[in-house]
Amino acid sequence: MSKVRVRYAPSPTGFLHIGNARAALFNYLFARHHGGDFIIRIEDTDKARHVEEGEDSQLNYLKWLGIEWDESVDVGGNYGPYRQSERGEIYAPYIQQLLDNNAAYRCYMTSEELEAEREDQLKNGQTPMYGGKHANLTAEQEEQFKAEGREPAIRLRVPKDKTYTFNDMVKGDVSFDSNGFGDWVIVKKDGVPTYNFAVVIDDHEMEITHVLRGDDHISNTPKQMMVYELLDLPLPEFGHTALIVNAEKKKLSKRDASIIQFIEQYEELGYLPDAMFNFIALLGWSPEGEEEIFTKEELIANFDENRLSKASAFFDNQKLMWINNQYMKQKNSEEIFDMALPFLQEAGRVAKDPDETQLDWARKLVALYQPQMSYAAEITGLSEQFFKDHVEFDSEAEEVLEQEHISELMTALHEHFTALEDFSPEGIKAEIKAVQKATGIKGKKLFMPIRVAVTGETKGPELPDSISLIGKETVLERIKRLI
RNA sequence: GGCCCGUUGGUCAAGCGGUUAAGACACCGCCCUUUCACGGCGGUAACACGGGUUCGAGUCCCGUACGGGUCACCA
Repeated sequence: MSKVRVRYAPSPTGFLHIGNARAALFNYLFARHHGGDFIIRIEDTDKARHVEEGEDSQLNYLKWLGIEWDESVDVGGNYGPYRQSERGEIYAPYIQQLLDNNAAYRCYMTSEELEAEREDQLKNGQTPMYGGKHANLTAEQEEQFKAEGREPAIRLRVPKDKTYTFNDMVKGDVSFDSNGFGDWVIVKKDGVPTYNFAVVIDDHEMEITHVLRGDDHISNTPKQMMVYELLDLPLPEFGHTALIVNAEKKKLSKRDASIIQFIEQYEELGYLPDAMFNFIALLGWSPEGEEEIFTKEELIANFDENRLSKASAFFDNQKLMWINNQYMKQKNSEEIFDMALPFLQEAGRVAKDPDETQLDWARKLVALYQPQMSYAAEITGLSEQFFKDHVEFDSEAEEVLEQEHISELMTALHEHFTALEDFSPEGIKAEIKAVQKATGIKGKKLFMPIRVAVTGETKGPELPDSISLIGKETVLERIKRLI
């Protein structure tokens, strides 16, 4: 087998979307697993939908995810240019060949005429399809149209009564009847090749061996096979992965607000790239064992295109959060602190230009929450209890405080804390122990009231650390109110 | 509507003719932690339906239903 070469071919009409990222990731994994090349080709022939920052966003966030490519617009390569809009002259000989072989022809119909035909067919309950009105124009007729100032599009003469079958890498044998396709346009009126034609030429010229893409392209495959056939070009392998769907099982539309769709937004929320990589790889693909947490290297080693899922998958945010938490726990606390600090500052909880004391305080706070944080932005909500001016008790908290021993406990606690010079977690822990000895109160009856009194909450991070962070003065004040 | 694809617990999924139908997330319970979280252990919960084929079917075949994709001079 010749060297594996695969490509990811985004059209820069927006930011890097989860679905795109997954397509890129599978191609990357496939290439690396087989020791092949991964190429990014920008399909930017649609001027109308072109988005200025689209290309950069695609590339930057792919890079952020940890996906590396061997050839593209930024790193070059031997098969350039890698931007489709710059490949104009490459298509000309192929077009000419098709025209010369009568495998393609010029069609002078206007969009109005085409539209009328379509409506007619629809009205008669037929499948809308180009009927071939200009399939056999005489030279005179062509001259006539040209004289009228009409510009021709070039259509492929679709072979009749043929079955196009391919062995899809994920779906198995798939076949299409050629009669279901009308003669389709390969070159638009403006001279720009259409997608289905250009991909074939580009993939061939770039020696792409495997075309791994989303399910939504599956009915394009027979069209592309026609081009390969009519040009007598070797066919690559095709593979169509099922799409990622929303809660309604619909293909993710970029406007869908139900889930976060752009990789950029995950970065902004403080998700880790290696966790995202891990999660996306598991969406529509599963490894052999029972493990779920994998490094990029492990994923490359374990990747197996035969284990790609036929059925579409729902993007489960809870699972993403869990995976990201697994990674956050692994990171050193300084790294997590760097990610979380901006959120605390944004929320006005830490000064924009903090001094060492504040920084130290914030560092301890973040460290306290590191085991339970799903993503960095969560620090704001999680740590709310540290930023309240005064505590309020909900019914659950009230219940804790209604116990008989509260007053006795608080009195003892107040005494001990007042006398405590070193208000560190260790010192506080020792003092709580002393209170236990003195009062005989222990366990849940000891800790819960303290937690509620000091933080107002029935749950939170490590208690002595929390008390230390809140500070002696505030803590004493809150305890005193419950005596 | 035509053509294509899909359907295992709430979600992601393993399974490739014989299994008590894995595992993970979520949920619930217990344990650990003198509290909370982390962690550990356990539990609830699934083969869309109907026909075949077979000694035997989640697994193979045919229908039905449901869901999705696609039918552009967009990519």
